[in-house]
Amino acid sequence: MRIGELSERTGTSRRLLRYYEEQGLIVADRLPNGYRDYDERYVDRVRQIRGLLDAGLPTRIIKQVLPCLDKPRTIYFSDATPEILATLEHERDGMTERIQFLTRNRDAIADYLDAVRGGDRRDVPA
Amino acid sequence: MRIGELSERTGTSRRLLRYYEEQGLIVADRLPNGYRDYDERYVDRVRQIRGLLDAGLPTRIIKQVLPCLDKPRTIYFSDATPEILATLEHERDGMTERIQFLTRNRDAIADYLDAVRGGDRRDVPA
DNA sequence: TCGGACCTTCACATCGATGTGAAGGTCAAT
DNA sequence: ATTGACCTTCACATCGATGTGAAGGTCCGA
Repeated sequence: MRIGELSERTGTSRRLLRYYEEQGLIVADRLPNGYRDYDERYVDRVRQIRGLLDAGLPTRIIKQVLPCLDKPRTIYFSDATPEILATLEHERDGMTERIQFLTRNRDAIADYLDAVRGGDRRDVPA
Repeated sequence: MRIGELSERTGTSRRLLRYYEEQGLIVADRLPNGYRDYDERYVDRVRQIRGLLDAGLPTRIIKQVLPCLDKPRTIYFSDATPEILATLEHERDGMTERIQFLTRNRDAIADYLDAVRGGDRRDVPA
């Protein structure tokens, strides 16, 4: 598939796809005419990138981390250097903190909404 | 307290504190000499701002949202317009999504680490 | 053969969150 | 009175993630 299709299927602008490539997050094959050529797996891969980006990881970290998470569900033990592992642990802990933090803030907002009005909750008992 | 102390106590540069003020997130009193003067409550307030910022909310949303969450634990029903409430609901849901998303990614990383080595977990059964 | 819809690279622009530095005022201690 | 540590405003710089547009190649269908 060419860049336009990947763009549509991932909701990511062509510009950004090229940018991710420039940052080393993805590597595209080239058709004889120079066009980028992506296979099916890139759809998931790009979504994962967007996800990690949205999670607050900068591209340079994603670049390190991605090769480890990329393989669909087969885990290759081989290719993680101690540095990568350390980075991953650090990120894991950082993400855990972020999750807790986000949760606290979300709950604060939710509590406020619940207090100020019935607040759309489907799970209120009575 | 003046800006330097607030800066130290919140781990936020003076520059940023002024920036938040410029964005309307905080309003500082002024001492007779023109220096900004903050009271105790600003420590928490700034931390909350950092938190929401870190949670991915842009300052313009925080500005809307903050007055509602600000009051320590007394909730004033009066001052939330329907728009603000809608914004809050939207943010609450967005944050919930982000939490789930982050959690999935964090778990993916954690699983990988657990698989590749014992991975520092204190809670592994055996 | 032409037009339009793709694609390429390159480069400059924007936007929000920050850093940094200049030029200057205030104040407390020496 | 001077020094040093604060503070002020203003403005330009940076950084990562993006948008946008120019200048041009490719390919397909009327």
